[in-house]
Amino acid sequence: MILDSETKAVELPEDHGNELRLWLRLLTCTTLIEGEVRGRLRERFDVTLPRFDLMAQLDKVPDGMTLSDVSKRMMVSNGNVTGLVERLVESGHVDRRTSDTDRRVQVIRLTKTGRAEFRKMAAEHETWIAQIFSDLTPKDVRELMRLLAKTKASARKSARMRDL
Amino acid sequence: MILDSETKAVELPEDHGNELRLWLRLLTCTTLIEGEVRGRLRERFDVTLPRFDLMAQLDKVPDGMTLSDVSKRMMVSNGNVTGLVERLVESGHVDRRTSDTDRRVQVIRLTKTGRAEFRKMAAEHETWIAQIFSDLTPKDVRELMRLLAKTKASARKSARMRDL
DNA sequence: CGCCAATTGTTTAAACTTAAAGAAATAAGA
DNA sequence: TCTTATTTCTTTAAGTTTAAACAATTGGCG
Repeated sequence: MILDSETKAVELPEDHGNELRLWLRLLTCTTLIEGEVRGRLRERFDVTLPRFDLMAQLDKVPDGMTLSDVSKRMMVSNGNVTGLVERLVESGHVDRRTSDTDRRVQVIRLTKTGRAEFRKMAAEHETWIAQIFSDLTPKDVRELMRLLAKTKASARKSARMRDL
Repeated sequence: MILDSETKAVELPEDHGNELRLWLRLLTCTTLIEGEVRGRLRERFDVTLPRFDLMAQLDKVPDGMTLSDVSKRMMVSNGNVTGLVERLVESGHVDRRTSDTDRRVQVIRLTKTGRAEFRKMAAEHETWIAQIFSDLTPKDVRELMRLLAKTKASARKSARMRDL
């Protein structure tokens, strides 16, 4: 504890420049890659990134998910998902029905054509990502995975503490 | 080169699952931190993240920047910056004038109050970031910086190759 | 000079995104 | 049971974002 000349507690401004620079670099990487993927999805398949992301969530489950599940997994607001799903239903990629056991719940699934189209997009998408990271060695990839896991845990803890 | 039974060239589908998982984890980290920062900026200062980011760019230069410079640095579209600047001029945080030497160019700067407000926000912002990364050791931070620099370079190279 | 290309910024339409308020249904507890 | 809280989803208003088309200006080059 540090006390000033009139005996009040004082916070010394610490230097957190390294963490700030790390955050900016992380943001730069993500923005860069996101832009690249967005552009390729549009050029090759005329699809937007949010639509692709939502379909990716649905592709992982055969029996569909609720809108809340999608919202939590994508870390976006509920209202956002409502709009995205509306457009994907409109375009025939997604099927939506009310749950039999809980009439609040909407269950959404990929349609047959939606799933087929997504699989084609996903296959190419994976090669783009591989190319984007192609200068990293397998060891780099493992190390990044480990450090980002630690980062994720630290950020979540920080978010939980703020919620109190 | 791999040939199939009828002597045509065939691409073997390689496994790029690790790179894909790395990308998703990177995206998760960024989304998580971005949401945390966005919420705090709104609660504490009633300011949006894009406005804060733009002011952060301007704070680094005393004599102002052109809209194109801001656009490149923030990695967002020109039209996006036009709108953001319009609102920041409206709220009195940013000053805008046409360049003396090139009438196409708009030079924008922080106003006195804009700079003062930003400095206050930035000081707290830095402590939030430090808290978010607080479970990382200094070595972790250095390693992440290094690996993300490599990632950034790899992604940029990939983007350049696509532009050809 | 005069044309042509490139740069700079704005406008437009559509989509995305959030936060907040609200509606409907379910769950929980007195 | 009845009331209250919670969950789920939608709606709304405002703001952000992009891609594309456009206007204005500058620079290069014959």
